[in-house]
Amino acid sequence: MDALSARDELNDVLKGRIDKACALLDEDVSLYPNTFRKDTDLADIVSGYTDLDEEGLAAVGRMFSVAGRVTSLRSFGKVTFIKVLDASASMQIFVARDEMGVEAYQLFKKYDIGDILGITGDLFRTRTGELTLRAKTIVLVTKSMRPLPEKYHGLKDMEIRYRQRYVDLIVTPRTSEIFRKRTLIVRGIRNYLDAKGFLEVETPMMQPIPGGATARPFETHHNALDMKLYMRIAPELYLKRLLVGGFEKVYEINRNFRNEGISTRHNPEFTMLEFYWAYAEFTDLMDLTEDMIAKVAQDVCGSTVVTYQEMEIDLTPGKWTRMSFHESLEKIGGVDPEDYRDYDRCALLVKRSGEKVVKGEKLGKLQAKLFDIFVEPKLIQPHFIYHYPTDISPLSRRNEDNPDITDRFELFVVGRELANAFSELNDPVDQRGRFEDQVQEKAAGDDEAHFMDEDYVRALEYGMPPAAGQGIGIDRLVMLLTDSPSIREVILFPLLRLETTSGGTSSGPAGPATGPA
RNA sequence: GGGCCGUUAACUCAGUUGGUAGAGUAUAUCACUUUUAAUGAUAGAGUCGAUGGUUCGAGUCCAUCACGGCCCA
Repeated sequence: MDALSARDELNDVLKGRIDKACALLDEDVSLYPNTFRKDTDLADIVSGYTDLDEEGLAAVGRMFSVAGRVTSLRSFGKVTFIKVLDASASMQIFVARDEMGVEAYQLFKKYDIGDILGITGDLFRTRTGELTLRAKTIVLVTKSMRPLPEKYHGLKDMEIRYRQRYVDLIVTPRTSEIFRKRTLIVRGIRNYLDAKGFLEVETPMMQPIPGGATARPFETHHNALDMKLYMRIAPELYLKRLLVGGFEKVYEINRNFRNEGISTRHNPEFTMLEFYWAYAEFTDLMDLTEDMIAKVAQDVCGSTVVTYQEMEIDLTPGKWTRMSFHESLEKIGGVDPEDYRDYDRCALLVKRSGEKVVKGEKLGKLQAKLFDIFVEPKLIQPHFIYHYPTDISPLSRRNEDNPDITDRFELFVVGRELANAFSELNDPVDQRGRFEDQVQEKAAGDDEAHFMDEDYVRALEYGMPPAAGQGIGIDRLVMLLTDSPSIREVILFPLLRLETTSGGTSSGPAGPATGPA
């Protein structure tokens, strides 16, 4: 038992648990048996028998075996009420000495809040009318050695909630609800795309050339091949190679990695949906996106109108605004057209707004900075902003009428980018030229600029059908649909610094049990 | 990277002008056969994030650092 608390000072609660555990062992009670089998989920009882009155319950005539964690315990001497939580629901269990015998009841009194119990019993209603399971037998399934946080206020400490998510999941119903919803959202998207004939694929997470986005990558190394590899910042270029290969509708939902700051909107690893659709153009993607997100919202939240941080967001198809990039600068950002068309005036306005202008930066990039300052925060209701400058869209198809802009859009909701999409550039000569521009920018010091990808150009030379493709940030979508203010609320194990203890060692799932002293 | 805020018992939080550390929950013991933040009584539980400094005396004031939160970059 000593090994249990090697990393902690023994507090009196822990000591008490150890004493109890020893007492149970003395009575030949296993602390961690795997012999109990439940036959019913608590939710099945709650939903199946909630309408029956006392007579109806008495007529059920069967026993139920359930298992779960004790979350509260009220003892009255010879009778005890406990609340038990399983993955499906929580319900009250009535434990009485006269129902199970003196010896069994004495043993039961050694069990604690936090223990996992297996209970077999029948149903009845208490005096206050609550549907309750009356225990006939109780077995200890798993002994808990650590006390759970206080039940009334719950776990408030964000650091513990994220570092010890398992505790958060036990005691914070909202947390488990968010992650159930997250699964439903992702499943809803899969079902939607599958039904439209999209094929889900998996492409490399470790790439020799990190492409498809503007971001700083994580670097790693393959020993056997003695080869530098990057964790992917996007799957884009691989998915488009699949269009060359003949797949016409593909998608991937998986992790991307970006070696950048951490904030309420950024985690170094995050989940992205990307999908590519041959013989479609970017406007088709707007239609699909509206329809898909509205359907998912309807299924998961029960409405296409959702509340986010006390704002009502209307995701009903048809209500999504579509506006060009330049129009949004004027109409929403209040920027004088002369100020964004003329390079010097644009640079001046960017500087006056407190942003830096890097030497050699192109007009499109300056316009994007104006957009970030004046427009993006105001896009609360869903907005598709289209026709982005070519300068900042190295993989997008140019507009037929104006080569300075591309057939690209971004989707904004609650002042945040939720999706990025465009008609794909499939001209290998144009693509090579844009890569070369990026390489120059990289050489000039922009470490977020794209790498040259010769194989991708070679693939385009074989011929990629015209297509439109899109990326949707799943974490941000989940934030929107679960009313979560921080991305850490929707990622089970967000990245945190190594936990430090007073002894100078580190512990926690983010690192080794004991770090360098 | 910058600014602001926080870190006190297992959890949630008080702590006044610098003068020996408090509550509720949880835990332990006792009472209690229908409670649901059960109740009543008693008890134990603290490296006040860490390290320095000022002071007769620091949870409190100052400095540095660590971790977290929010905002900005």
